[in-house]
Amino acid sequence: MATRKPVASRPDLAAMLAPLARSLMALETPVLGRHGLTMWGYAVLSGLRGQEVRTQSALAESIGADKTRVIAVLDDLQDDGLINRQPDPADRRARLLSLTDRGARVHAAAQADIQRRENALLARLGRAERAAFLSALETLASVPRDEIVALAEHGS
Amino acid sequence: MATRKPVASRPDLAAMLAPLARSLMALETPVLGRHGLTMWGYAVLSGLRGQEVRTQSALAESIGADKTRVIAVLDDLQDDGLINRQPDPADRRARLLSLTDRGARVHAAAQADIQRRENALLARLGRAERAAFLSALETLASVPRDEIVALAEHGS
DNA sequence: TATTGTTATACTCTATAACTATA
DNA sequence: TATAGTTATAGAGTATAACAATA
Repeated sequence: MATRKPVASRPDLAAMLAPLARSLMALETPVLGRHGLTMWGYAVLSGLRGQEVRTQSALAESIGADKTRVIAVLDDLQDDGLINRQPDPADRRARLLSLTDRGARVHAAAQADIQRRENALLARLGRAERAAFLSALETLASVPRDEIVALAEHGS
Repeated sequence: MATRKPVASRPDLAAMLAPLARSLMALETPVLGRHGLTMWGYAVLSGLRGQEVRTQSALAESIGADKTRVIAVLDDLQDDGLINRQPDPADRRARLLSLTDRGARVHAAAQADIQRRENALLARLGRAERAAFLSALETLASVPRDEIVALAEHGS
């Protein structure tokens, strides 16, 4: 009881991450709009890049969306000719999802545009600091949501 | 045209930050609940820590909230005896806001609880990497939202 | 009976506009 | 007339539940 712990040696992680993420989304929404994409549309294209996905539910989960919410997004992307979406012959309940050539091109152009602007922000960091930040962020972003949420348990 | 740029040398910043921030909020909501706080209630206490704030609008802006949304939050915090909220004698339109002793104690306890769990997540990083990550994040989080959003302009 | 996709509904969060009281 | 705070309303985003088709 004699000593008092220093309060707030650092700001809360969430208090820094959440506004930063919100600002980045506000930045990216109009940029994606110029490529004819919404935020979720772009997320779907990213989730489909390089790999065919067998069900819409799996895609939804992989991008952190609700399965009911991707439906309208997939409708739009299909109307725009950016994705293929066909019933799986082996299980006609499922829909095989993949990028069209045009979808791959649109995604690549949008991503280049996005990352160019993100790089302008990252330029505020020193070269080594930037590399360390990105490496650490990739590590943390790869931690499954469930494991993070589980840290809320009392005893942890 | 002979060479092709490598695609996606790194994941998008926003694509990593947004889910991570969402997971952290999912972690922290029940933790704060045990201290009798909501997320916005905690944000308000954090915004008031160490300093009196002269108007509710200023407080709202400083924590990235709408001025209409903090009202109910302030009502609850006042009912719970965590904040003082009195008309400014010099300008009775304004409300002087500050933490009560109890509010300061509740905030400190909640923050210690939050950061202990955040530290469990950060333990996935090496010691030097963790320090670099936090330092870089503080730098990026201090960039005003307007400057980030302005990166959307065509020519940037 | 279980699963995929879909639709419809309800709920939460957030933003907008209109009102009061002070200045 | 302008500003701080408040209230009420509308809108967007999200989650929940029920349904049809297929297995």
